[in-house]
Amino acid sequence: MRAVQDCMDVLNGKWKIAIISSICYYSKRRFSDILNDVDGISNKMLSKELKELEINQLVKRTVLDTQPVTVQYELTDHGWSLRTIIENLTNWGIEHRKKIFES
Amino acid sequence: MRAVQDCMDVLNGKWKIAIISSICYYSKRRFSDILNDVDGISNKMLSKELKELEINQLVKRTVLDTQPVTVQYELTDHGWSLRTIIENLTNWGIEHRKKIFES
DNA sequence: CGGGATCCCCATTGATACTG
DNA sequence: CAGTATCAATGGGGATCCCG
Repeated sequence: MRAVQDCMDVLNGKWKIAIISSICYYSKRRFSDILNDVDGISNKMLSKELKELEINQLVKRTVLDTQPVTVQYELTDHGWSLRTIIENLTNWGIEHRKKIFES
Repeated sequence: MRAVQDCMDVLNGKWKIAIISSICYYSKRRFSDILNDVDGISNKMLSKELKELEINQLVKRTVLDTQPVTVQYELTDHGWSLRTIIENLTNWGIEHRKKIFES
C-alpha cells in the first residue's frame, strides 16, 4: 500500500508518464521533440518535470557540444525498469477505450 | 502514446490508485474503511474520487439495507483488470525505495 | 455511517516573453 | 535550441459543519 504511493510520488504530476513514454519509445529524445510528442504540455512544465525525473534518477540528461546546444534525454536503467508498467498502462488504456465505447 | 493518456485520465488525481489498491486488497470495502486505508485523504475527496471511479466503471457501489446505512465498494471486472498494474507499481515502488536509499 | 454543502487557500499549470 | 522569468488564473484539495 505504502509502496504504491512511493511509486506514484515519483510519477506524480500530469505529464510524467507521457514524458517517460516518449523517451522510452525513442530511446533518446531531445527537449523539443518531447515537447511535440506530449500533447498540450508547455516548455515550462516539461522543463520542470524533466528536472524532477532527473532528481529521481529516472532520466539522464546529456548536453551535446553543438551549435546551438542540443540536449539529449534518455532513461536510466532505473527509469527503463518502468517499461513493463508503461506497456501495461498502454494495453489497459486500449482495452478501456473499447469498454467505454461499447457501453 | 495516446493509450497511456487514456489510462492516466481514468487514474488521475492524487488518490485513485491508492483507493483502488485498498478495495483490491480487501475485495469489498466500506467508505470509512477506505478513508482509514488511504492516508491523508478527506471524505470529500474520497467521495469525489469514488464517484469518478464508478462512472468509469472501475468500481461498483452497493448500499446495504442496515441501520445506519452501510455502503460496500468493490471492483468491477474491469477495475479488477488493473490488478497487474497495481502489483507492478507496488513492486516498482519497493525497488525504487531501495535504489534511493542506497544513493 | 456515508456522504453533501460551503468556504477558502495555495500549489499547479498556463501564456507569454525573454536569453545564452 | 533549450530552457528561465514573470504574471495570472483555475481548480484541486483541506477544514468544518450538516443531514438522512
